[in-house]
Amino acid sequence: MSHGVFYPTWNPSFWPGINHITPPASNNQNPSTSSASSPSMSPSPPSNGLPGNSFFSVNTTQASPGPQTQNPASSTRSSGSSSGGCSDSEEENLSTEELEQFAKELKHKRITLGFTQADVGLALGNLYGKMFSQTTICRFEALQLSFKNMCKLKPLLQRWLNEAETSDNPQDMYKIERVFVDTRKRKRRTSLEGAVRSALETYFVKCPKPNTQEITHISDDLGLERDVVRVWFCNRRQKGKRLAVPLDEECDGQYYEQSPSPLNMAHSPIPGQGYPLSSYQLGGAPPPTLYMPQMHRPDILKQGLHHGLVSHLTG
DNA sequence: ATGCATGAGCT
DNA sequence: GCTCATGCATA
Repeated sequence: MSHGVFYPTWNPSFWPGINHITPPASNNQNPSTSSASSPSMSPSPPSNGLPGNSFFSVNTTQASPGPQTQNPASSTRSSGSSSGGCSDSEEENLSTEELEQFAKELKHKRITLGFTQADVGLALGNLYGKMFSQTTICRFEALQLSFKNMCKLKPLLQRWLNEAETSDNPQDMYKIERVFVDTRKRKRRTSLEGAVRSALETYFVKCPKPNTQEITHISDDLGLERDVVRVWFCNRRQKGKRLAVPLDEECDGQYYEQSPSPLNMAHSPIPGQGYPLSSYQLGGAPPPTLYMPQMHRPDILKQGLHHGLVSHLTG
């Protein structure tokens, strides 16, 4: 009750309708997707040598000053047991250093060339049929995606970068043509108050993976929808996994187990699954990398909320 | 730049 | 119901 919350009508938003065009293989990026009412979607670059899909142009840029090498081990570690989830293009065995290096280069050149993150996302759609949002590009640059995901996107962005640098009319690369209005309804984004977030953090520390019953308990305690709590934990876990990895083995799947006893377990070392990890977090000032759960200290959390919310858990 | 949400694929 | 990739909406 209370903030139940589903907007009967919310702002219709755009939708990258063209993201189902599967095969990146060899197909025109401009079949005729519009079909609806896009008079001129991407009339192909009239002026500029963009072949559009010819061949890979090996980067003639400066994309390899990096030290790399000497990191044979960290490569192929998609996720241990998951085996190849990559069915798309070739997913090189990149090292974390390479990714970090490329991310920097991408950002720098992108800005130099005058593109926004959103532009890049759209350009990828026009060039390869797979569009990405500003969010994804942003996360790529910030190394906030899983290792596997980074490896998957890198080739695409690498190509875009090459095109953007060599093209005389880079602007051709992002002819906006998305005009798909999504008719689906999306739940209004819940905005959790600071105190509630802190409380959730505290719960998370004690039990990163609450079961159904525990979720119910928490949601009940905080006065939130069950689903909101469930999703919050999912996101929280995912967030904790971005970057930072155990460093040694691929012990994915054993981070947090179903807590045998209800909310009363000591938290596990915290996950990590995405990255081979390398030189970050060794020094003292982890660059943009390392995406660790910001709140890692219960003591701080408790300061954040003086409610009795967690009292029955802590005590 | 990031928080909350969605959906596909698994288990 | 979870993980994972991804994105809308917003701070």
